[in-house]
Amino acid sequence: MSRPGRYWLMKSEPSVFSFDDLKARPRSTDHWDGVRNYQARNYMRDMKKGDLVLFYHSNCDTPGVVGIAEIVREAYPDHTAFDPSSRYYDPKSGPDNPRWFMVDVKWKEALRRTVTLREMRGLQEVSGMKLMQKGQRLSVMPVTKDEFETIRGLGMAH
DNA sequence: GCCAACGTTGGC
DNA sequence: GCCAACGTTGGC
Repeated sequence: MSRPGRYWLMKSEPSVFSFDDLKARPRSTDHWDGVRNYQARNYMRDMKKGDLVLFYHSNCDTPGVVGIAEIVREAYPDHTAFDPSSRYYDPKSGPDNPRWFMVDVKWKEALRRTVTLREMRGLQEVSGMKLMQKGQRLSVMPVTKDEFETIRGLGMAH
């Protein structure tokens, strides 16, 4: 049973893992590990192959959306939770009862310019996004098709 | 089940 | 570096 493609926004700190870093990976694909928030996890479990992602740079000089990525593998256990030497280790998650999940994300398209958080706050079409809500800290969140296309359009315009 | 303490996120 | 907002933890 297929469903229409959905749209998401995923945050990453560029000093840790940037959109360019994703592009540089083999097949421009990497697993999105380290999510340790239940709501974000639940969103990741809703992701389907082919869903598109706004790649957002957070905690940096110019926070904003820098590119588009695509979900290429649906949720599977996040093995970093099983590894005591990982910063994402969670002793309550084991291979027999995984608590945390990840997806595989593929670099798809760079925006011609960053669509900044500041700019989005002033735009009625996208100002309702969860991203804009005060105190909202989710690193993975759904966006509507309209929001996705508005932001992509801005980033691709001259 | 309450809630204070703590750690984290992330814009500024 | 600051700090507001939030989620989680754990004592009781």
